[in-house]
Amino acid sequence: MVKDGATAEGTRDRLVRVTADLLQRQGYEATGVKEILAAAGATSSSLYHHFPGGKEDLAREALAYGAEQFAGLLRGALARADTPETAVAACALDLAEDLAASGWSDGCPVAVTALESVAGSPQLREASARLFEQWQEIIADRLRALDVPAAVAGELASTVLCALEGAELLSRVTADPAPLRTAARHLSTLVEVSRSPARGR
Amino acid sequence: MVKDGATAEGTRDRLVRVTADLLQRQGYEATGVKEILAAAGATSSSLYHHFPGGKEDLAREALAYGAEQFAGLLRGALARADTPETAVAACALDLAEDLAASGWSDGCPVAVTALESVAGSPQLREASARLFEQWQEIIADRLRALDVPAAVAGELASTVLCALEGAELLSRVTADPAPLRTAARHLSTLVEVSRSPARGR
DNA sequence: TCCTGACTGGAACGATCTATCCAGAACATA
DNA sequence: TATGTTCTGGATAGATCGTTCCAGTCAGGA
Repeated sequence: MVKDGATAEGTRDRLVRVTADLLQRQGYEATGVKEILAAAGATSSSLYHHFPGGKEDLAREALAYGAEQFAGLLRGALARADTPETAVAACALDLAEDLAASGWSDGCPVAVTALESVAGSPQLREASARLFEQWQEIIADRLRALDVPAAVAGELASTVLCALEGAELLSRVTADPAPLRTAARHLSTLVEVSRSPARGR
Repeated sequence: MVKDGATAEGTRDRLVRVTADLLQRQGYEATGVKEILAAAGATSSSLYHHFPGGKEDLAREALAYGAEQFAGLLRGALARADTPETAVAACALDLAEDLAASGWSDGCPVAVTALESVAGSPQLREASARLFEQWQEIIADRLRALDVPAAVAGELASTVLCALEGAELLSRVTADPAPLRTAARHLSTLVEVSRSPARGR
């Protein structure tokens, strides 16, 4: 086995990384095994050696890989701000920036595949569901750390993630950062109102 | 031509209806022409007679058909409530109900195909973008009719639609109505705060 | 009745899909 | 170097993909 993973990227890692990229842009159904192999510079025998379950098996790992990148983006945005209002806005604004920079192609690395999986693959669907929950927990944790009452942080994180996913979808399809930018402001407002117990939820 | 469209459904209409259904559940890439033909009880010659552009042509019309159904759902929910806060909540709750009733399969009729189209079909992508804008306009119109300041109604409708789409995605993938239900409450709060100019946005 | 256009049945096309096969290369350990 | 494991090259299978083609059915107008 290759131990120095920092320098030499093995075939297996290359397959995962390339697949994550393709799944993010095109989704599971539109991404062919042949396309993956060409992009990774690998052959089918390598793929089925490292991933006996085939395309679906590889996709599951690629989703997790992409999700970790996305989690890093969220953590970075959340950590940069020192109030819960600016923290959630930073997430949306960072997303808008990355999305625009990639020509509206690199959005949420899971969304397309997750939606397709509902009808196509229980395995990928469950995996996607877990990843969404992880992201929500990341947001909720940061909100709690910034003095948002624990009782509302969880549900607030849910809606923040929903709005991020939805706005990212709209921005991506319309090739317009406005939905994400508008959501950033509205999420700030929502958090501001929700953290003061005086107004209730 | 068949004039009494109420009773006898022509092959063309059947193709559109069945395709809209399949696109809603599985998206564009996972839906095969053969599958459409089997479900509609038609042959390929009929399809390519009515839709010279083939699958993509048919999908475009099917999206518009599904979008009109969805617009009807939105209009119904928005009309039932007599305040902007309850109106947006009704949209989310109706969505949650329909989604759960269908076994988490019948969500937004455009979302899956729209996301896939970003990488696959400029034609379907543009069509999807227009449909999203129509829905946003429906929400904005109703908000304005319920005394939400015109200046904020448009942007508010944007975030409402984003949250609906995102929450519907989350609910669908996790097979849990919670994201939509939570979004309903939060959207109510957001509208309540945003309509009173005192708090600004 | 004949003609014309709209529409359909069904076979067939080439291309592409995912997955499998086996021989051989590359590798680590001894 | 010998040996066993891990990994890869390349050809191939069988199925399915979207699409095309042509002969044929059907309705309405002259």
